[in-house]
Amino acid sequence: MRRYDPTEIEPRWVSRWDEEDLYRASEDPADPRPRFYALDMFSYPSGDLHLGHAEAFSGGDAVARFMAMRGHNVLHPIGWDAFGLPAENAAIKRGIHPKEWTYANIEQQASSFRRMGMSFDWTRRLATCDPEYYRWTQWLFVKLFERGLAYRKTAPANWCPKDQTVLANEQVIAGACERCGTPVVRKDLTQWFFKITDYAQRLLDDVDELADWPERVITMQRNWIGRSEGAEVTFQIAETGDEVEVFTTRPDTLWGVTFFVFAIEHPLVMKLAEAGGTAEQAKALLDRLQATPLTNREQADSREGLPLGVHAINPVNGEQVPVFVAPYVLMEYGTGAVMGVPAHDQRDFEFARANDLPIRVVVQPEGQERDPASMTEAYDHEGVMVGSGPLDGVRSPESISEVIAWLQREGKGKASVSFRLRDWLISRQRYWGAPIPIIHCPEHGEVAVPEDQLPVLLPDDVDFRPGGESPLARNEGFVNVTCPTCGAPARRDTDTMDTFVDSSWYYFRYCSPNDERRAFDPEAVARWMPVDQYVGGVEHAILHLLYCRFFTKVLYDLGLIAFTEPMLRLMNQGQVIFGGASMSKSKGNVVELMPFVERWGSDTMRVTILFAGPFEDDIDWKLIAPDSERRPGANAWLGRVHATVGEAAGREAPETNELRRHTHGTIKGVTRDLERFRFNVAISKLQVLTNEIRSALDAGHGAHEAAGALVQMLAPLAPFTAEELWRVELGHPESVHRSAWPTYDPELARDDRVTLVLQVDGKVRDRVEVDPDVSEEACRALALGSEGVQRAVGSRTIARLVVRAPRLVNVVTAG
RNA sequence: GGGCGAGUGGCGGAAUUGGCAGACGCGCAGGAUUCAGGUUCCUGUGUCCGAAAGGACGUGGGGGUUCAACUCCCCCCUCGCCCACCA
Repeated sequence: MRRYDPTEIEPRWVSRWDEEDLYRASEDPADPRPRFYALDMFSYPSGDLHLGHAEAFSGGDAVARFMAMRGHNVLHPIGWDAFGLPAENAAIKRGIHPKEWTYANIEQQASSFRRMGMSFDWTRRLATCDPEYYRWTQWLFVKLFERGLAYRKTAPANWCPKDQTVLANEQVIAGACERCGTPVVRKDLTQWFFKITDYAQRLLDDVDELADWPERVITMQRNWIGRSEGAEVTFQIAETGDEVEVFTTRPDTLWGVTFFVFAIEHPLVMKLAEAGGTAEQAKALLDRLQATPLTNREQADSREGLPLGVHAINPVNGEQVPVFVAPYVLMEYGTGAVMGVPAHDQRDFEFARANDLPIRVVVQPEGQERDPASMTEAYDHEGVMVGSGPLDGVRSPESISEVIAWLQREGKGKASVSFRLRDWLISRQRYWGAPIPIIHCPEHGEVAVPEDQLPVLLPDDVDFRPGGESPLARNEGFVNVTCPTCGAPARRDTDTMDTFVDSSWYYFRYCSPNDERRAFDPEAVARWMPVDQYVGGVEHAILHLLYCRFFTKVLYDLGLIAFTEPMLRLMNQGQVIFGGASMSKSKGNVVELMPFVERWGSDTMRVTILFAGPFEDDIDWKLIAPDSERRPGANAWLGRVHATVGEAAGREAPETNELRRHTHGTIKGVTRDLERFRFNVAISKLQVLTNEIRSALDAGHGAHEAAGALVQMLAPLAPFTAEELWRVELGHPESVHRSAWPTYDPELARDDRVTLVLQVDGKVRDRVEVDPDVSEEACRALALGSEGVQRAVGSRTIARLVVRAPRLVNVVTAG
């Protein structure tokens, strides 16, 4: 029996598992096993794996292995989300091609994953920057385009005038370009969008099907979609006759309207300013505000506004109120215009105070009276209608439907629903992404690249440094093409797609990763999907998962799949932080993964991380492993398991009933724990079992069954150590990872003695060992006969006895 | 400002969902092994009183329900995350 030496054991099994092709998912239709799709969020190849990967993938791998041992045909694939800005920026910084940098990182991560012993089916490996992959990303774009779900429109973007490039919001630091410090301006650009808003209601409704998703993710998705019910009300501009709609959730407050406001981007603003004789001031305001970067809008004087000199007619009472343009109204939400009800909306209240506008209370809290002169904030709760003509005296919630009915009868409005969700801007003026497969023809406009001409290859010989437009626009050979419809000279679209597009469908591709004829084989997808278990970071709780759900519904509408939700169960691992802060290179607190693995072993890393706390919680590495030189506790435990199992293997003596009971109880508990991702608790139970086996051996007993079960239960959590013990020490010819998960005998798993707790007035005064089937009567007798109970009761009289056989008796005294 | 979640020893965390609070591990202390450090093994380890037996207190704070509360209800404090001018 050798000393536990993971650096010798682990690499040996990496190559052995390769030879035995242990983790290949079976495509054999005759395979009787139920299938299980265990998906881990794929990796972004920016450098080698770090501790965050270790946590996510240790959990995902444990589930995949556990389900395989429980008799499932498991699909556990891996790939890389390989397009995007970090690769481009790193490449620019190092002067190498993004492709080179990306594939080098992929190779490094792949090799680290193998060293970690992840149970991936490597035959399905993919990267989104492979032409064989993005060909189908482009195909999907064309499908959306054909259905009218991909369209172009002009939208404002952050623009750096010096670098001549569009910046993501994260690249704008305090209103300036993060690279050169130049103040950023707003610039309107024609961009591609996916019409995800068409699916807003379905995305919201189907959230109810996601029973096994974390509650907080469901909440975030709901809030992000942001459905509001209310009414659309038509106002007329007195001076010009223009009809303008507003959206409001409070049509009951229509009688409280004292002004009207347009967003600065609203198309009517300049026309109305001219009509009102304020064109000059309006233009000055618009120019100034539009030069302000989007992220600075919040910092602008939020209650600034300009009266346009025209008036809006309130449809319910014919009153004319002044019309303003103000930055606090957003063009992107509702209709880009709002009615101002200062008494009952806080933002309107502040605007009215800042601009000396009247405040009119039309909802009074019951039994109170708000006076506009003395109000310090808007009253936005329920109440009784006042000053509202026919609605006076009605409670405000009930009055809403009455107002809507009235508006509808009069043709001045209707019930309406508004969503917070916006269409998805997917075009990027960047090099390292999937080219948008569209050709712009002077005659035929936007023409999709025909399917047999996909992929539109990303050319290698491009000056990919940013500068004004998409780098692809500088490549004449790429840009100049002929129109697929008429053959006339035309120009390729030079934008690339947001990487979130690439990652919205990769789990479909895993089902038939080498299909050269289609994005995925519908039969393979029908067999494997939906995904049974998805594991990944909570930072993707909104965008990525929403996009995945959107794509799935589009594919359903295309008739390609028969389900509408892609992921049945979702689990978010916590972050690994250091000293209370997230790890980052700039803080210099990054802990590398592979040096730890090389020194202590992958199994030690896995157990350390999984044992540190609940899977969903953050782990502070500084608290878990404060001294990198000291032997980690997980390593010491695995060493004890190694020694203990080795000793048990050579012991012929019979096992005690006590140990057998303990073994079966542990199987029961650990099985439940692994089903619920409670790895930390599972490991603690295995540690207790290890200690029990140790004691049994020390007492001269055998421990064959216990040792075997321990090794099997260890397999999902510490796959190398378990394999070494199973095959080498316990002498099994087949891998532990192909063995059947141990089952427990319910009779044995039940304790044959339980502790009856004896309390007096709720305080523990004695304990007795009893049979689990002990009668209530016997418990009562034991309690009354107990010396500890008698001492505690003393001279007081006993009022009652609460008996919960076989757990507890509470003796309640009088007084 | 809105929404969600969490506060348990020196530390990470358990607690069959209302029934022995602190499992398991880290750390620390003492002992054994070792030339020594590390490793390994044994013992102890919530706080306070006590030599011990035993007792009192104890799950952020305050109140409540209950025979019994970390767990359920109300108020407050602190921290974390998400969304933040969404009409």
